[in-house]
Amino acid sequence: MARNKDMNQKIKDERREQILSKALMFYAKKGLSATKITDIASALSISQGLIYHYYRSKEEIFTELIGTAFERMNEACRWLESQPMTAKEKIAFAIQELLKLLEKDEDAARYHLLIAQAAASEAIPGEAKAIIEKENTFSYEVIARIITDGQKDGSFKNYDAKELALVFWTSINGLAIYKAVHGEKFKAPDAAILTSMFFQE
Amino acid sequence: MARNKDMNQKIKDERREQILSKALMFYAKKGLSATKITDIASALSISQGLIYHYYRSKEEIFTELIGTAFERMNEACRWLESQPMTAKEKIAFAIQELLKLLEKDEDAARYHLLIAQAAASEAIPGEAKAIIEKENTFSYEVIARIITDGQKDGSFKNYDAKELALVFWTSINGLAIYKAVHGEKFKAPDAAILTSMFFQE
DNA sequence: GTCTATATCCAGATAGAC
DNA sequence: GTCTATCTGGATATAGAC
Repeated sequence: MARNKDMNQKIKDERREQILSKALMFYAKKGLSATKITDIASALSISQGLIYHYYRSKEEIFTELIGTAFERMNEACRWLESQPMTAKEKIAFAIQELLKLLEKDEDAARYHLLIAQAAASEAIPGEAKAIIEKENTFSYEVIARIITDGQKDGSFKNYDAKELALVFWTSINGLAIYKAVHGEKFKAPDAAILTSMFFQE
Repeated sequence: MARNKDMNQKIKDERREQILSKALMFYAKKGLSATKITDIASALSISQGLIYHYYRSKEEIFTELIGTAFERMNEACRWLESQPMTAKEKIAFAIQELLKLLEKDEDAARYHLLIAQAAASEAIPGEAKAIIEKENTFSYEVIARIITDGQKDGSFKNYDAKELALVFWTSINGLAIYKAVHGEKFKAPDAAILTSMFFQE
């Protein structure tokens, strides 16, 4: 009995995962409003009606993905900030890891794109907008704080820390979008190019 | 008689302009597939049917905008390359101008966003895709050439010129997207932050 | 849990009157 | 040139069978 229940639960969880994963792919590729429920269903070789067994609407799927995207991103930021590294090491590490992620982790690039897209577009569900409004500043603040630290110890250039944080993230986002376009062919640029915006020579 | 003809032509041209302009706004804001013909029509206080007097479809409007976007961009690139400046001056000038444009010229930022969007999305008309495929490399090549020149005279850092050009444009695109989100509140970062990726100290 | 209808709705596009 | 119908298609979402 319990056996069956567990099995069913597992199947259910797996389906949700599959749906989320495929939806992420399509949203990143075509945007929310251009992806049809059918796209997701047929890519999974399941009936279109079945999607509605798991989610109320494609907006709900989108919102869940946005939530996950920020969870991961903010968790990574918290982790980074708490590491026993110098400011310079933190930023160097972050850029290196982000570039590596963009190059090798398809989903990571997609999540980035999703956030960029969602933030840029007004055609997204209100709930998702709310998440973005609430969460989107955190990663900027973390980077700005690290930069400020680095300026205190003289290892960073003395431009406005907020502007530097802005350029930090918009550069990464720009690359994420480029990657989304060119897919496999994308090769991340040398991390040193980006770090040279921040570090004192 | 000729008078009337001219008048009519003028009205027609003006309408086309209005439609293009509003369409650009909505496409930048919500993307192609999420903007409805009704959005454009009602923003112009004209009937929805009238749009079809001027354009076959919203895809056609989109494609025309993409064409214009590249025309302007490539024209600017050609102009830049032909100027009697050093490589360093050219890049410094380009970054300065682009940032100024992003900050002050709403339409310029929108055109940027449109290209980024169109390039990133598979949900765009085939004709527009073709334009992008054909035109999108030009601006990258121009910047790469200028950078190569600058490396020869020792004023530029010696990273791979193609990678530098990539970072050049993706950084600008990232900022354009950020601007699209935050609208009026956006203040462009100090141009020197970006130039420091390219110039030898 | 999954599928096959089916209902509903909305946006794209057309036709014809003014 | 512009508007008001209207047609049409496609996509969302639901209902009911297996």
